[in-house]
Amino acid sequence: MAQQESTPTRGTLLVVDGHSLAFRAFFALPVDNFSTSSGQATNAVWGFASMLSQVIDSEKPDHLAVAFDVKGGTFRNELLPQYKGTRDAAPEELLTQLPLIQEMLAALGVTYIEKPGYEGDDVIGTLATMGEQAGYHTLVLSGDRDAFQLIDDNITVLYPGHHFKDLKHMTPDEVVAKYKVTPQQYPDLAALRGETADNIPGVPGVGDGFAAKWINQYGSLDAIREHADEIGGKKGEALRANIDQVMLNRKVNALVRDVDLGVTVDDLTFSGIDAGRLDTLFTKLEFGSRTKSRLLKTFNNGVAPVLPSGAAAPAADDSATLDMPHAEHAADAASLRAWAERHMPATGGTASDGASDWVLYASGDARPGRAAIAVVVLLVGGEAIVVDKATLADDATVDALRDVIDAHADTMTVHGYKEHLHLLAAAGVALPTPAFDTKLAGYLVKPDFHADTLEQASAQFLDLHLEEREEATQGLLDLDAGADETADSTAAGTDDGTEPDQGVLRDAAIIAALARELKPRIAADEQSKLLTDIELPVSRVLYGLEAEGAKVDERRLEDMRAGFAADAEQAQRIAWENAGSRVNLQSPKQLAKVLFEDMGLKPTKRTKSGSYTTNADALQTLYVRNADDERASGFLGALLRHRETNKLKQIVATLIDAVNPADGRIHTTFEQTVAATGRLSSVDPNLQNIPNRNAAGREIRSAFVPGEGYESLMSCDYSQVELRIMAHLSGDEALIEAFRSGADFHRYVASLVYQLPVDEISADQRSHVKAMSYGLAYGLSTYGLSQQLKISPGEAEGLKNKYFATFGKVHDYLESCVAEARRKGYTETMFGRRRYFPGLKSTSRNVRDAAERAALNAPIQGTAADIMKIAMIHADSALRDGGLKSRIILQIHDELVVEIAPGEAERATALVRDAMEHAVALDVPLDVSTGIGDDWQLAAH
DNA sequence: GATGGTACGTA
DNA sequence: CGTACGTACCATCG
Repeated sequence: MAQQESTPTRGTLLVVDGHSLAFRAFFALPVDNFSTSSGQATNAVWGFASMLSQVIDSEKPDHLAVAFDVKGGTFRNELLPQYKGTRDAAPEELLTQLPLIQEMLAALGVTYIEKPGYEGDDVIGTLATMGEQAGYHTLVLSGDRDAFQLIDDNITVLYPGHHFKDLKHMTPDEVVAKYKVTPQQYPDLAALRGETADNIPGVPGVGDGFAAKWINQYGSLDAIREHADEIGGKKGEALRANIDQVMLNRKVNALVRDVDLGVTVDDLTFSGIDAGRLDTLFTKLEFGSRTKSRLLKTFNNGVAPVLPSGAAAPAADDSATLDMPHAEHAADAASLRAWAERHMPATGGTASDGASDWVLYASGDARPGRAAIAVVVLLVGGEAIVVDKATLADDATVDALRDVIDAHADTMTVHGYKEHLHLLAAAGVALPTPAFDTKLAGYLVKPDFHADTLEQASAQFLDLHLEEREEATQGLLDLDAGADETADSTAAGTDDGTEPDQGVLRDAAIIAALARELKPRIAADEQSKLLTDIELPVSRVLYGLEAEGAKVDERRLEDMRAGFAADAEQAQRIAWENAGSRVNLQSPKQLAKVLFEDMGLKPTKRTKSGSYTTNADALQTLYVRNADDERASGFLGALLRHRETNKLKQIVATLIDAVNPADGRIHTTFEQTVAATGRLSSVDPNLQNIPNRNAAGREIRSAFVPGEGYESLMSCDYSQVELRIMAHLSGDEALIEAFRSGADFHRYVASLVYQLPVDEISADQRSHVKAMSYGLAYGLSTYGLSQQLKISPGEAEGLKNKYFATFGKVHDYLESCVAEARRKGYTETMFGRRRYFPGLKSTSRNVRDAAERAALNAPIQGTAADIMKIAMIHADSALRDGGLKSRIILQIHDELVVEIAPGEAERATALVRDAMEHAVALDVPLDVSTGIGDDWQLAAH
């Protein structure tokens, strides 16, 4: 066992505690809502399937077994008659679902095991032990804490948290952190503490804390018993009184790890789906086709299913079309270096086929601030090497990995440079800029397509192959259903034991295939520069922003939350008094009933699904319209106040929730491949929508402060970038001159539109023109303009005509955007970023109009996004090259927030301002305004 | 638990 | 009946 401790080489075995999972699912999901028309409860079956497929998707095990308890007692009942007494009360509705779950597993080709005289736990203990001895990494999915005793370097327990969905990976470190004892000592602790769920009494008054204290003091349960007399106080007394019970507990909770199961771990592949059987079951359970297709997908992605021999049909697995690489495991630094040496590209070879290009694929948790790497795969020319987590813990291996990566960065492909920077950094490797990134390239080629997973990306770009394969798979499954009842029993035997984890290899192979597909398309679309000069470098800058995070004053946030909560509560109280009932103010449906039925108010607009809207606009209108009605206006006023304060409370609460306790900073993730126009987006949390429009909301910005070692925050933003871009792209002399003059832009434009001297422009005229200017780039209709400015459509029409009479080329330009998009099928930014508009050819007016508006906006918004990205790259390197500690921490589309180190304010301002102003040379100047302050709000200008 | 609809925060 | 996003909540599905 010793030599296997750090280098499991056979992949991953998932062992599931069937009863525990069914139990959890049953109580997590409301049984009333999950049952068939005939009254059969299905919540546990559905939850079980959902959970299992989720775990398989995320953990990608290649071997799988589910253990169940069997009716009738075990040796434990003889020792402890009341054992698991409370569990006999398991509801009938759950018990009837267990056979259904087993039927489902059988249909899915998953082995389940029950052994008379033993509990599922013993089967699990045995399987985990077998897995370990066979060199697998074993995952035990169980909600039963008895399983914790199995944990070691090669056995991890996936333990459901309070939310059924999130699983905690219980490793030895986790157990020690939580219980202060080792996994081996855990049964001692459990024996002392007892287990109410299993009806096992422990020592009264002794919980985890005292039990751990004793164990650490004396070493073991036996030692505690020997020294029981020395333990004073009530607890010591209780211990002596119950010591027999405790020793009995210990006997009972020890898992048997050598049950004869009559299988070997290598038998436990899962692949033989019986689609017909699954169909029958799902029809009976009244499950939808979506659930079925999800399961089919999950369970098809395991190891290659064994096909009927002599089948001429294509294999049902990716490997057939994907060219699964030959792979080995890196046992240590030396083997990694030797492998890299062996797979050096032949010298002098031009390798235009990409055969000597490397793929680097790391998986793990890439969330900023908490990144953890699980496994690294290097792939070149069909040969792969896998470096697992345990091996990565060795410094020498990391050094070797760093050297290998550095040596091949110039031909390397990754899928998500930014994510890989986080992952590799967690292992201590600084990833140089790779030559290609399939995630970024896919985004440039199809910016509308949102690929959440590699699976979806491959489906998008390798679609032909996948479609073919799916059809083939479907056909085979249908055939199998009628022909072969024993598919699962024949599934074993494909695994010769030398293949490492198929999941990550498959992922790496997909990336190689994606690179082959995307490289020519990027080149053909002339987007190589966009990729290498903008997207890849900006990934690196964004990695920095994410890793640093933004410091917040938690105390201040807490105070704000309390304040907003109090306001919201008061508003709710008043609203309820006026309504005469405790309506849920957050339910549009309930609100509509109160407003339009109970109070009989006349509705304003409808939502797109036909119900009456209760949005702020409508409430405002109703408020004004019903000012005389004390009850209605009282309710509406309170409701509006509640909407506002409750929203702010929610925003603050999310921020508090997002603070990383390790550094008191919020690490957002900037999504670089989501917004179709080329903009970034921010998630988890979204720091690009922190309130700014009214005073109460803006206060939240004052909680963003400089961190330790920094003295202030700087905010730099572009003034009217999109309008300036419009001026440049349209070449409209009047608009260009308006920007060059340096005057108050909107006032200046208004004076041209209304043909009045600048100082005679009224506030109304200025704001109307301003709205018109901004509306342009959005394809605003005259109707929309009239709504926004609360003027008549006729007046709006007049304004628009005057505007275009003054800025004729702007009009022409916007029209030409749409015309060109219609002709070419896509629009382009100044830097060649494309966006496709199939909707322009739609026969539906609505769809076509929407596409036209988007097509006219895309080059403008997209160019602005490009410019900001360039500015970020320049600003970041200017700060670094200048040796400054100050750094960019946030981007909000046209604004950068910079954390300023002591004494660097002036230099940082100059560098960032310069980078932004000169990111690109346009026919109009790019105007940047900056401000510095003790917090984000004070940095505003 | 997952999803779609509604509402609302930002540029 | 203005573009681009993300999040929270409710109601609904399964």
